[in-house]
Amino acid sequence: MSQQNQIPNINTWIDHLQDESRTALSIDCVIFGYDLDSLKILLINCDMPPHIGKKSLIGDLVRNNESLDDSANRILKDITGLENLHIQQVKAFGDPNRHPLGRVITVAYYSLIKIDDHALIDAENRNLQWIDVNKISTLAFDHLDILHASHNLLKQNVRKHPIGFQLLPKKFTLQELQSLYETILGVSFDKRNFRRKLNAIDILLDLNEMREGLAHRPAKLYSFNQEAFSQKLNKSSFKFEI
Amino acid sequence: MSQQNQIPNINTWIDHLQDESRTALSIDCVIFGYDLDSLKILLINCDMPPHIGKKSLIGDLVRNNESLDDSANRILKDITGLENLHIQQVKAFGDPNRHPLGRVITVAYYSLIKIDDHALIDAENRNLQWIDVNKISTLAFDHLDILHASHNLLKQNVRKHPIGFQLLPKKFTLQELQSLYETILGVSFDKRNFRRKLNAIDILLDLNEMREGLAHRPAKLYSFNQEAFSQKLNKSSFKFEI
DNA sequence: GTTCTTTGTGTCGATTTGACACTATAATTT
DNA sequence: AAATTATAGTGTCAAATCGACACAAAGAAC
Repeated sequence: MSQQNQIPNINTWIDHLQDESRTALSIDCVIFGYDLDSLKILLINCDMPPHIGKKSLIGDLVRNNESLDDSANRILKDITGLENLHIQQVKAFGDPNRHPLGRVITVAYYSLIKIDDHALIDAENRNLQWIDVNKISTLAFDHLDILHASHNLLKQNVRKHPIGFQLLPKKFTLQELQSLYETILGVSFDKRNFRRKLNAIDILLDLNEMREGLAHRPAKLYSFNQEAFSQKLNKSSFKFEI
Repeated sequence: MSQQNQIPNINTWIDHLQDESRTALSIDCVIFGYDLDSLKILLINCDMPPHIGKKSLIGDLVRNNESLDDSANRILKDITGLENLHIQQVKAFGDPNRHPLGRVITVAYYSLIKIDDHALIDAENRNLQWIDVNKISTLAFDHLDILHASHNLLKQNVRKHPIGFQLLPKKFTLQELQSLYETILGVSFDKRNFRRKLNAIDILLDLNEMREGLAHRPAKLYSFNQEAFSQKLNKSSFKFEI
């Protein structure tokens, strides 16, 4: 019985896949960087009415035959010069009125990078720049919603996975690490308790070097011990959580 | 300068929004229900080659002018008769080869319902039925991936939000509640420690009733105290976490 | 050598966690 | 009616974790 019912259904799909019921699809990327006690993201000038003059996230239309992940990296390369970033999908945004030119669904991604490690190429000449997350109060389209959703997901993930280290130089002090977590999470930690926790997790490598040249006692430098972390991951008792 | 660069960019968009670079977009819903110690989801027969004979999630194409959330609820109503569910977006799936008829992006949603509270209407005569999550090893398309991502998100959310109660009858025993968490999370809890935790959270209403008629000591019945929970939410010290 | 600034460190009490065993209650069986 | 069976309900202890808290050490600047 159902076999016969199914044929019109397929034809309906084939029709729809070729007609106007298709939808424009874009990707928008929130690229987080960290610098001197502030969390920043990459923004460009929006070139689309009625949002001209506002800033927007790094985004463009998805092409046929590229996966969403591939598309995000292609768009990032095209607009910023950044290549092969480790990206994280956030979610899809699909309000019918979110885009002035018509129905455009967008899929949001975020990534974390060390600002100093990546040269930017403003290939489209759109005033590509780093802006402090806390100084952003308006953005084009629904990009402020996208930013908030991405930042919230980042907050969750940064506490459970050792991704914060991606935002610091390879060698960093414990104060710098604490500052990073405080900035991203918007909370403050007790210095001794923070160090106690990091010491317990035991995935930092003491480099026996100092951050020197400052007018006070020099701080010890550490690096993230990826190897130790990977080994600990196998043990079910191990949990990374800040 | 950039003002002039921008005009071709807009025209490119306008072109693309109307040509073949648009993409088919669908929604797929994972509807979780819980019944007698097993977590189940709603599945229907897949009616599309080459996946005919397999089961699939509840899904269809998104229409113009409906938001993603609205679309999910419209599709659920059309295929299952379920209306106005509280739905949660999971993420978008966009592998170019995920669908046999061509490029179709899908956005996954999940929802939780009490099986007994909702009559199903198999409107498309597609053998709509509840299937035990642990007995599902193949599904059409990439629906197994979607199921796993949805189940993982459910695991996270069920521990942090009081949504598990949606899967139990209004009156339930502590053993039933424990069993629910054990089934969804795939872990087991110590009975006394579990009760101690629920007692500390203090959001259950002791109904002074018993689950009677069984050949052993009867268990006390509780219900979720939504009002107490809402009030506690205001206090920053309160945290729901199983 | 005095001052300034930031680093680095330990303890105590409170809270939370995991592990663990026996009695209470009702239905059923004999 | 007594014994059996099955599940409900309960408390303690030791270990681990958590939050709060203050001062000496190190180097640069003056």
